[in-house]
Amino acid sequence: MKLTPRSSDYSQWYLDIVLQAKLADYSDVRGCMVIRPNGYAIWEKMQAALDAMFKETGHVNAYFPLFIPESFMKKEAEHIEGFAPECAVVTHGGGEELAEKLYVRPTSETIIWSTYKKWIQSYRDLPLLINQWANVVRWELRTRLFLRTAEFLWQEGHTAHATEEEAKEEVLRMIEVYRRFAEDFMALPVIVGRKTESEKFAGAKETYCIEAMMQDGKALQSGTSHHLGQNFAKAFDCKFQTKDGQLEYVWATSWGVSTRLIGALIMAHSDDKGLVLPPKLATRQLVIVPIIKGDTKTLVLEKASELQKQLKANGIGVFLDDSDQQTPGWKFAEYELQGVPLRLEIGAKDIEKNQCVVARRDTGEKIFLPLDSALPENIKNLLADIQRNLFARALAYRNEKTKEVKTYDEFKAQVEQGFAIAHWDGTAETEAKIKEETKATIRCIPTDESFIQQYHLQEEGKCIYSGKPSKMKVVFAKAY
RNA sequence: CGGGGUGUAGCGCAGCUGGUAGCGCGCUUCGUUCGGGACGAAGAGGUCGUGAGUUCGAGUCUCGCCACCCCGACCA
Repeated sequence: MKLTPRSSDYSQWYLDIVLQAKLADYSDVRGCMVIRPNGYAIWEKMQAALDAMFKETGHVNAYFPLFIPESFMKKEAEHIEGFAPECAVVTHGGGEELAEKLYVRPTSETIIWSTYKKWIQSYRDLPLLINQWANVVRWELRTRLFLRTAEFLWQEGHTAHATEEEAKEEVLRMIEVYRRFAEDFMALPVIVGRKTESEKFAGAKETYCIEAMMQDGKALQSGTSHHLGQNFAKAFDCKFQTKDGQLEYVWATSWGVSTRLIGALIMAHSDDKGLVLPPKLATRQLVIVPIIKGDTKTLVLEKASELQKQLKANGIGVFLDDSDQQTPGWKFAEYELQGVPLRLEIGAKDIEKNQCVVARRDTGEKIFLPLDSALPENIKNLLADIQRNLFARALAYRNEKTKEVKTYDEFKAQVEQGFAIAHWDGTAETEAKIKEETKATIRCIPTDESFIQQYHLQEEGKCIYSGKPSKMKVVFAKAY
């Protein structure tokens, strides 16, 4: 019943929260999880916020098939090489062996580009800006609830453009959308940057990402945006006619975030009492716990339900737990475990003094608030403050755990506890060696101006490993 | 795929040198409680993962199989 303390076993602590807060459960299928209502509610909030941001930036939703013919998968060489080992493949249908195997999509570039070929003839058909909310399957060897499961939910944007510049703009626009979402909604500071050659998406020309730090100092790749160049257009022979009559291959991007973000949320903010949810992603932002003593039941419950109406009318996600099956103490612990940002206690004593007790999930602080018309505003301010505080806290933690290192010994020590900022000679060999020796990888080559300034990334220096000249520092860390 | 571990009530576990299964939590009913995981009383719930074998007798011993979890390598 008790959570494993975060400090004694971080992994177990994470799993305990997922299971005990009823976010997800193991299923009877290896590597696949059941997302429970508490977890799915978070996903729905994420979807709503992201979907609105996608629409604002001109995208529309569509849906493509779950199954992809094997021949499609094989059309882009790097792509099939990257994904084939982790694909589930359907060999039979309707009791018959299929003439062509069907891959359960690990990602949809191929099925989408085979379709785009039909839809795109002229520059007038461009850009094509489509997003899909879907499930995908990757037969991972080792799975962890939310962070890596054989089947997961995500969104994948697939866009087609007339010029490389336009595609590039789209890639940057969408990674910026992800950054904003992570910071504004998840209260999660992220580093925006570019992946190295060896870390980029199979089939991409360039991959941009947002990298977040978890409370054990490890990195979690939280979103990616790929510049696919003309790779998929060439693989699927997707050309368009330009204004001056030339035939050219279409430029492509794809970008995605997944239910992994829920894992990021848990690992970034939670504590030994359980989940801590940022108010913007909490369906239940405030829980009212009535305190009933002696014959005050009717009085207190009436007041509680009145408060519920008042707060609800002001757009606050309120939930009244008026069940008499559990004691207040039990309810306090339970809603803290579930991450509800605010708890409002109301008893006969409070009603007498025309006040209530409000407890913050992030700090544990208890505040007395008058029961008047200003209550909804006061609650909203508290919610906004929690949202801000979670971000500030996570950012302070990241700053504390991010250090520039000058020697390889310092480097090795630093990646055991956080992010290491270090010079790199730009070669894949060095990257591979470092990974082999320390398990740390280059999380990204930051592109975020403020981050570059903060750590003076653009100074020249010598590679931490090879000692060869380096033009820029990059971010190294162990990653999930 | 390597290493480790676990399968006994819904969950967490105990069950010794073999003798036909128990504890805590949860669940049901009733009552008393309620400002930090309440208390009492009475109940319900188990082909001991699976298949062989040894034995008069197997949760327990032997061998096989299966499943899942954790740690690594691969990956979002």
